[in-house]
Amino acid sequence: MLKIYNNLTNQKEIFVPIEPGKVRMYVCGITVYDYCHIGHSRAYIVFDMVTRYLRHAGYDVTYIRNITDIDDKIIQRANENNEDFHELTKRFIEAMHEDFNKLGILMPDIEPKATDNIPAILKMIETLIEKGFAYQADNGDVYFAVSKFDHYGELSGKRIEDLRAGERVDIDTNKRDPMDFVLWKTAKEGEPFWESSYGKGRPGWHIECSAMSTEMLGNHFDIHGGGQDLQFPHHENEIAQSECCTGEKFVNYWMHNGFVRVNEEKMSKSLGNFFTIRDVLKEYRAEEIRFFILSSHYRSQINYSDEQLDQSRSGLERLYSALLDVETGDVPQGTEYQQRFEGAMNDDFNTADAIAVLFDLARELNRTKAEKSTEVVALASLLRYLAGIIGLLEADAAEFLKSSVTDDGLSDESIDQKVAQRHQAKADKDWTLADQIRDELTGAGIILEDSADGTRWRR
RNA sequence: GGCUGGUUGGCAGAGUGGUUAUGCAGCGGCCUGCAAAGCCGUGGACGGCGGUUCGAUUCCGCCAUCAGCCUCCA
Repeated sequence: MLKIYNNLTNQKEIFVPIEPGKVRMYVCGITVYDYCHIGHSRAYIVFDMVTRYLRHAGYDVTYIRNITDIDDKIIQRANENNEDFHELTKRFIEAMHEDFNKLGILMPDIEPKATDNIPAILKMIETLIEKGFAYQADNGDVYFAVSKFDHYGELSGKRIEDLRAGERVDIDTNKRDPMDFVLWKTAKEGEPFWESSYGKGRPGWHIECSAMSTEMLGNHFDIHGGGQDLQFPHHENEIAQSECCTGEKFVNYWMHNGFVRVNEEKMSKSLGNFFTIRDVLKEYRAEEIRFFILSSHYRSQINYSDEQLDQSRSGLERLYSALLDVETGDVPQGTEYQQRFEGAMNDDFNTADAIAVLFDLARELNRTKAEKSTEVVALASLLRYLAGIIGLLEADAAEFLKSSVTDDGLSDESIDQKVAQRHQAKADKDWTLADQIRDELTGAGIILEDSADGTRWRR
């Protein structure tokens, strides 16, 4: 029985889909004006893991992850580059797909872009105005009137009075209430725009997600996810817009992943303390990043550091080493390992605990390998199968262990050659030469392992 | 100031009202020409103060402390 921590109630709840056997899920995607960083990677690895597990659990999942391809930052960046904003977003969408693909993040079922959904957005704004939840201000912008929605603040646990009393609310004379937020923004000179009955302009950020999710998943769907920083105001605003527009409940389960920190501080664009995925991929294998992200529970905060990635590397090498030289075949059913693994995953997607099961399994596999038991194939198959549920251990073991991200200047062939030389030296009992070759390779980051079947190397 | 969520062994990180997490690192042993990998064994922990309880790291309260949100943000 799957339990999910629901931010609407701040407790774990048994997951019951609206339609039996089906899950409709929407996750807020990237605003594409720059390369994705490790913080972004966490959000999308997490929801990729959620999608994979839901499918494993037998649900027919429709997963939508949008792309915000029009907003102030995009316009600003495009101006700086002196390029059309479409060109800019196209480049970064391609880069994002490239990065995500390496990290084992599967494509969502639908990946809608805001600019492709302007009619749906305008339709929603129109309904909100008709129903009296939104108004056009003197400057042409259309705002949502927060005070008209009784449930405002329910998701984030905030009260409107507290928010109004807050020091950081901008005073904007065009708004009737400082809490109101923009649905349609009038275009300034030279800015991209779409025609509408409110004049030339572009959609606000919040309305995009409301419009695209309800358009594609229906007024009421199962899961809505995103980073913790989106809980307020973005998701709060989505609820307000959607429920006021449709008159129905919007989402049953709200899930938010925790942040990635750097030196105990949130990794973010504005703080400038971010590491892009492609930069990290110069030092670490993609799966090491995925493993690092999944080794903690998705709601906890994690600290990014080389030491962490190094530990993930060691852990992953242990798991792949266990799989080395073992055939895989039929996956044994109903094992205790699988029960434990699924028990962990059913407990609000506890990947940390689930990965511990993988290590237990690897230990038994190693033990069994030494005994040359017939159990070996079954255990290895099970290990791959369980890990595969969360998108891990999908590479060939030998290939993974021999792969390298940094160039050591040695080709696989030249290493094989040196290993062969050393093999001869060993046969001649020339330990000095054998050790000399090994030291040389060690210095280049190549680790040799002798066994009865010969010598194996890895990077 | 309001609201969230944390505080576990050297590091990372699960979990539990009384019993081994797990990984990395350490120590001892086995294996090995020596290593490495692997196996076996092993030390080491639950922020502070109260309360509930036969018993709390686990439940409750207070305090301290950290991070986050309240402005764009995964």
